[in-house]
Amino acid sequence: MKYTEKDEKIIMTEFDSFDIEEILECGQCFRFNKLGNKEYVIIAMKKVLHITQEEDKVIFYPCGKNEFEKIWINYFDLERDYMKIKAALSSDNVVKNAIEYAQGIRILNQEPWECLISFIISQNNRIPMIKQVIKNISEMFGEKSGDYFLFPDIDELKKADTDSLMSCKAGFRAKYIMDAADKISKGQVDLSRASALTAEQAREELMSIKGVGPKVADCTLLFSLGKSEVFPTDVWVKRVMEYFYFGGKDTPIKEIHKYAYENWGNYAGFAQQYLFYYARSLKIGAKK
DNA sequence: GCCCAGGGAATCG
DNA sequence: CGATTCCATGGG
Repeated sequence: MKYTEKDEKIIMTEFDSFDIEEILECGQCFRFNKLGNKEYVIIAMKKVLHITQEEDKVIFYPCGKNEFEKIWINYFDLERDYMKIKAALSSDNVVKNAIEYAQGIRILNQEPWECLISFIISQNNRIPMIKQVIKNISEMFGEKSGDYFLFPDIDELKKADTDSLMSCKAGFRAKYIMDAADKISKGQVDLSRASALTAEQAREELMSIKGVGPKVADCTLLFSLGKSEVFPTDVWVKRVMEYFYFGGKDTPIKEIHKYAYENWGNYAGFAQQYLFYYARSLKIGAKK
């Protein structure tokens, strides 16, 4: 991968495994808008960033070299060797097909606080609604930046009460969001240290927050705390796993986790992303 | 164990 | 078209 700065733009070339559409549409993040074909604006890390992908280059703007190196290289996981991961996972024929279907997926390294709240909101919810609720919360509690509102930090969201969160359409998750803000501001859950813990320890700590079960915890671990061995298992992943690996039989999530970890180890989280995108696009295992 | 919570999208009849 | 289902978690 190479990049150069020109007129407040970063132009990335000679890259592999990067498709902005697949990265953003695979269910790992929610604060982005599609502006055109392979043209997006994303609101993250206290910034508003435009991304346009062409044949053999990706343009990030407004963005200088300093900001790119400080924030976005890590955010887009650009230093990781995805060719190596894909080669390793391709010994499994099912995952191999899933990879061929979406070779440009990357797992973002998101901001843990925003990621946690986003996945609390995601429970029992659909992507368009999740995006709407997060947008409402940002507009009510976050800081304005250009045409957009940034996601509120902990102190800003601490001001939220049940009524205001209900008016953001958070529904029954409002009390969960308040418990997360409360426990984190008191230091009972420490997101800044969570990536240093084992996945198991960090999961347990996250699950001490009301409304954070295994699924929400695993999404936070994988998408913001660098725990690539976890295997977030929503209905789609459960169905695609049962379809391909368990003879279509209803299988406990524990057993699916065990299978994923034994077969894919520290790459289980990557396998999950390829399988999720594959399952949703082809509606594999979907209820008729 | 079972139902409900708030809500709109998706799917059904 | 209206009716039903979906979704992840905790509480009653």
